[in-house]
Amino acid sequence: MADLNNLISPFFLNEKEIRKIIELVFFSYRDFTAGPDQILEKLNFGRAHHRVIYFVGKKDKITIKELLRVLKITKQSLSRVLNQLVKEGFILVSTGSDKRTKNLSLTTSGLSLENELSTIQITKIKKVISNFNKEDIDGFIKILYEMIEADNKATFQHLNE
Amino acid sequence: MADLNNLISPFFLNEKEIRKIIELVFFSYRDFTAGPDQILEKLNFGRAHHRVIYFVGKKDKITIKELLRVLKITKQSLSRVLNQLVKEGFILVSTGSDKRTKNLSLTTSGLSLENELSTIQITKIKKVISNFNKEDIDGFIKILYEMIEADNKATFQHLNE
DNA sequence: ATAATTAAGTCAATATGGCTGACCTAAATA
DNA sequence: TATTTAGGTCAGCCATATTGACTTAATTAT
Repeated sequence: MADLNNLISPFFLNEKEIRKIIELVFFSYRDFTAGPDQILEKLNFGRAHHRVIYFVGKKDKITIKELLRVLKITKQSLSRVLNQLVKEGFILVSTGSDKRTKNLSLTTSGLSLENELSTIQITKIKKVISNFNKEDIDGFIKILYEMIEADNKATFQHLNE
Repeated sequence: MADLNNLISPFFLNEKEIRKIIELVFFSYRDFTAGPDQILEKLNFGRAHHRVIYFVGKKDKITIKELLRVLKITKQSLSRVLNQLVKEGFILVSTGSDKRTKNLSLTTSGLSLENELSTIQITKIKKVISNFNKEDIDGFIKILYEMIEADNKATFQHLNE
């Protein structure tokens, strides 16, 4: 992944500079989730609902088990959030071909909410990266990816097959 | 900030690719906080305690007001967490020169815990970026910074003056 | 000198998002 | 037929955050 002719020493960034990165991650993540949080609040939903809507939108007919692997929460935690989304008409549950499983899909209003929430984040990213060149964007994406642990890399890849 | 000779069209990344970035941010943030979370759990602390310890370590003698501006939580929320940290001997409170204010500092064990937690994240970042060249790392840092809203950019700058 | 503002603290109630443990049903598979 | 798997449910617990109302003490402005 790295160009061997251009490898930096691990000490190119000293500890003080690394600490700045820790802060940038904290502040940027908080600001990144703040937009959707505001929309969700009006519906009496939280970030957990957003995640479910996002990943059901990402992978139509996703099963409970798959969703649990992505979210890494307990089924009891998912259950509460999911039941609310179903009851309020944002998600539709159907039985899978393996009749033990269930397939989740967004309803029309689910799709609409998903869109509203994602648009905020997509617009933000588009706006930010429009000020950078291909090399910067590549670096951003590649390093983000390498920050992920192996098992979640697999989950990410699987989601994007 | 961007090289005008190398500006990309905002459509260089299509929506599908932008959505991948959303996922990378989610997974990487979760994995980034997972390490410290494990340590904190043993002490019956949570991520909120980590943040307080981090920023008190960052800026010795920080006041409650400053800390509230950084963390963007209510004083009631901070109060609970901070009182625990004081009671358990990780943070020391003294009166400021303006006698209405209080200055927070890490005790010896506070410093030791701060170090243990930060080392996990610093080591991780060092390990990750050691595989990338200067351009990639620059892109990563610059784009992270631009993901932050103006008021928090100011907070970040202030912390690093 | 008094009034207003500021920094900090506190009490109470509420919501969200997570957890563990125990237990159940129905369907698929060994 | 026995076991495993997918999913659900009840109950209780904890952490993190919120709003609102109110207090104290110190500083600053009039």
